[in-house]
Amino acid sequence: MFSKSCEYAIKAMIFVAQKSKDDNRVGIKAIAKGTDAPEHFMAKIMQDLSRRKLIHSVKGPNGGFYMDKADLKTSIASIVKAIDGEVIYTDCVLGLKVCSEKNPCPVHFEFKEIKKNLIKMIENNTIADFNDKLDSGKFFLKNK
Amino acid sequence: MFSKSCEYAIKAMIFVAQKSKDDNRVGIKAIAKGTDAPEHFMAKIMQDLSRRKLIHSVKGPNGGFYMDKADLKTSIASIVKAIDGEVIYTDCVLGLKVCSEKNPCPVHFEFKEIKKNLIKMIENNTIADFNDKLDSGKFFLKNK
DNA sequence: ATAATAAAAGATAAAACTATCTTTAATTTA
DNA sequence: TAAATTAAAGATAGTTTTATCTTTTATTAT
Ligand code: FES
Ligand code: FES
Repeated sequence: MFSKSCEYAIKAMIFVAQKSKDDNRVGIKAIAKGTDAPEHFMAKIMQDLSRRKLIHSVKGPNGGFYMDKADLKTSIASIVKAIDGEVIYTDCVLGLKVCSEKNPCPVHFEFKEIKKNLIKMIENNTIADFNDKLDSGKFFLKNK
Repeated sequence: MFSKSCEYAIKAMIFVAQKSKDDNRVGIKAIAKGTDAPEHFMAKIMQDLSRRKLIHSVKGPNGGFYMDKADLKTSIASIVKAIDGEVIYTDCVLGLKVCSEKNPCPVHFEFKEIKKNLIKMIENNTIADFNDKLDSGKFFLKNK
């Protein structure tokens, strides 16, 4: 569904949001551990998210990644777009050069509805929403 | 959504079904051309489908790939399973080791519905269904 | 200033996926 | 039987994705 990088990115955003209450910052090691991701790979992804302003960071002692109030309003869709691009929005399920109603592949209309629901879901759910959920202790970012 | 191999496989199955009416056979070149896929790569995929009995083949002059009545009842889901495996059925969207209701990731229940509809769709649609559609001339397997 | 910390950046490597080319084996026709 | 045809199989190569390691830069505290 999503690339590995994108999976990690979503988990990292949720994790950092969770941990960065009252101006706390989280280091890359803690993020990697808390999301069961390889540290150096996750570091790359965090750089990406940081460059794209989905998350903030400070270097040096007591530095790390954090999110402000505005960042918490980020939708899953924004993360997916930042990491995987617009494929879900634009690409044909069967790989036709362009996906269109005028030149549809055989499965176009069957997938139209499914894609619509998928997009609606990732656009309507923000990091803050998942944050609240995690607080309940009923949801997990890893399960080794 | 699906791997490139899987996209080609689905297109190939629809293409061969279309062309293999009244005991005709289709060569790998025609399949590659008709689905806008690289010939040698498609040959590998056809070997796979053939080994898994989703399609049949005969070598030699007038040989090629074909489908019988039973083959036409193959669902999209069967093709996806043959090429990409059970990922859509079993894997966690965020990459947790196991996807379960007891240890769900934050997006588990949001995606549950979407995955259910996706699976229902690919299980309920057979090659024969798409075959009929293509006959209408309103659907395409390539659009260069 | 200096030392310690932590992210950013760069370089490299391993694995998976996609693609191509060549050889072999089976089948048909003549 | 010989030649032609076509899928099957094997070997190789390119690309992208995933992952790791090293160096640099910014920041803080002493
Ligand atoms: S043309 Fe294939 S999904 Fe739209
Ligand atoms: S646990 Fe993540 S989708 Fe089920």
